[in-house]
Amino acid sequence: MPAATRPPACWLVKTEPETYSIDDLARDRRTWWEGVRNYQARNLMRDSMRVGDEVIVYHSNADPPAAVGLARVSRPAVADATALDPRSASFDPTASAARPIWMCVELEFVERFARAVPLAEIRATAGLERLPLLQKGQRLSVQPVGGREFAVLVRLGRAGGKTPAARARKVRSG
DNA sequence: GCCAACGTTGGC
DNA sequence: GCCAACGTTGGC
Repeated sequence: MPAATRPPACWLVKTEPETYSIDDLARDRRTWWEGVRNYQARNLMRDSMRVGDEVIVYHSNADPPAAVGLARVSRPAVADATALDPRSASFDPTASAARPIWMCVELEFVERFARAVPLAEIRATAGLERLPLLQKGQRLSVQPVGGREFAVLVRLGRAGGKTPAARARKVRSG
């Protein structure tokens, strides 16, 4: 199916919370997802992400690393202005206005999960085995996520701080 | 701080 | 096109 006409797809984006966190996104409401400097991730944003696609936000290099919320693609990819800005940490001297090289979509805040879902728990959850995030050597900062995996992960995040074991205890105790 | 894994660069 | 060197990512 052509990407332009397909139903919304699901994605996961990584961000270091010290650089830009889910709270920053909640405050800004919308942001250009700038600073991605990997061709594969750029191609996904440019060629495959569509307005309306749902995006899990993941905190990498965090303690603990965790899935923390949801965003949605709100504008299609444009040239990443930070590549042309010498003051930006993401400045790329090989980029130019005529050949910007790097691109980014705009993401809008949807929700902060009721609780962060730590990587260890993601790894231990049945049904998430195929999540690209868990594959060995996977470093892409923009990753496709299957609809089934997306649903499982969102459910964990909305579980309000209760682990499955805690919920089971609560059920047993009435 | 360590290190595995991967991506990029550049000489040849 | 090969591949070694280097840089980056990111969990631990």
